[in-house]
Amino acid sequence: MAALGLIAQHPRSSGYDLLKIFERSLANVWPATQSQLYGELSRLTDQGLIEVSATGPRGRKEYLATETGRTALRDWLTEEAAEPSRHPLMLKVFLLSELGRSGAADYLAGMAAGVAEYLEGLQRLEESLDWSDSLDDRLGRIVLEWGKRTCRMQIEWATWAQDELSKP
Amino acid sequence: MAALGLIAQHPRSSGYDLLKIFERSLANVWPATQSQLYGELSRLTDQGLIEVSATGPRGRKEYLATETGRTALRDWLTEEAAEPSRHPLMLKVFLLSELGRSGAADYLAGMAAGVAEYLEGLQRLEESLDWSDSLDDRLGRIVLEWGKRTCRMQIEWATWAQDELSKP
DNA sequence: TTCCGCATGTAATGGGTTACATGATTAG
DNA sequence: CTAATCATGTAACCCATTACATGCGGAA
Repeated sequence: MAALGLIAQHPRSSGYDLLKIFERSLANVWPATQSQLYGELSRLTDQGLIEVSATGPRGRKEYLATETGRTALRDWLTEEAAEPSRHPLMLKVFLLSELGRSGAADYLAGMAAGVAEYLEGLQRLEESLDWSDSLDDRLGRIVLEWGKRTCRMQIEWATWAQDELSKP
Repeated sequence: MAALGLIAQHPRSSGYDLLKIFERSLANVWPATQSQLYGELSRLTDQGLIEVSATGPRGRKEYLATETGRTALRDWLTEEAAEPSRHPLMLKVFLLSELGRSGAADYLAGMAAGVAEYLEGLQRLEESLDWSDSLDDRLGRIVLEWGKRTCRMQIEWATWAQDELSKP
């Protein structure tokens, strides 16, 4: 669905193009590998959700979403509920007792530092991109803002958590 | 590692016991299925990270973490960086342009409502549990607090995002 | 004695990553 | 001519879910 959605947003992209979009825009939200992507493109084509609209040099294939594909995309967006996702970081926090009180606190401090660094990366990314006010770009900015808010929330929370741990 | 960590926290648990811990305490953070868990327990045993400490009625097997296992757990907690996780919800938001401006705004509104409901569930969960001030329980509360803060952040963000969409 | 909960496992299938493998264009 | 980039694909392996399959023990 991620691939289908990107093709709908960026018609006439090749697998290679899509891969770069994944890396640039979706790396923090939905990482995907080259191998997987090419496999998905074949499958989507077989299912009639996308089609090869043109071929270029070096075996390049450009894709378009079919009407069936767009319908499937809209259905997925509206009908299917988002599955619960896993949170590797919180799993670790949950299991920190093995490190003892001070070890757990250290971990949280390190985490806050890591998140702060990550946040800086997001801010740099935001500045480096120049956004239009197309719907696509607005949504991109909206997702990026979610990332920034998540980071800030996490930093505050980690501070609070260290405090909780140091109590009585 | 989740299974190993839980065994370290709750010695002498069976697969069945662990499964209930996954459902009660980790459902929102690290969902796991019965099939997977039993497989992992065999594998962890083979690797010498856990061991069967006793057997009970109905083929019940109780597990303990070995010293090797605890070391592996501590190493994982401290050394390995947390992998980037996927965010199915944000993927959808990123691809909402297929639904048009109003459709996207509707989606965000629905999402905020869904998250609010989820938050209520967390709050009920928090009240229903009675916490000790052991390190384990503290960490549990800390993770739950993270869940609540995440929900609140997301609700505010969704409101802000709808505003962004309705602009010029 | 019957039902519910405890308790464990396997098989089929699909999703995902890593590594391997290959080759065409183009810019310098 | 040579290196970087464009461009696609396959194979092996692991992780995960769904569904299937089985049976004991205790309480009413």
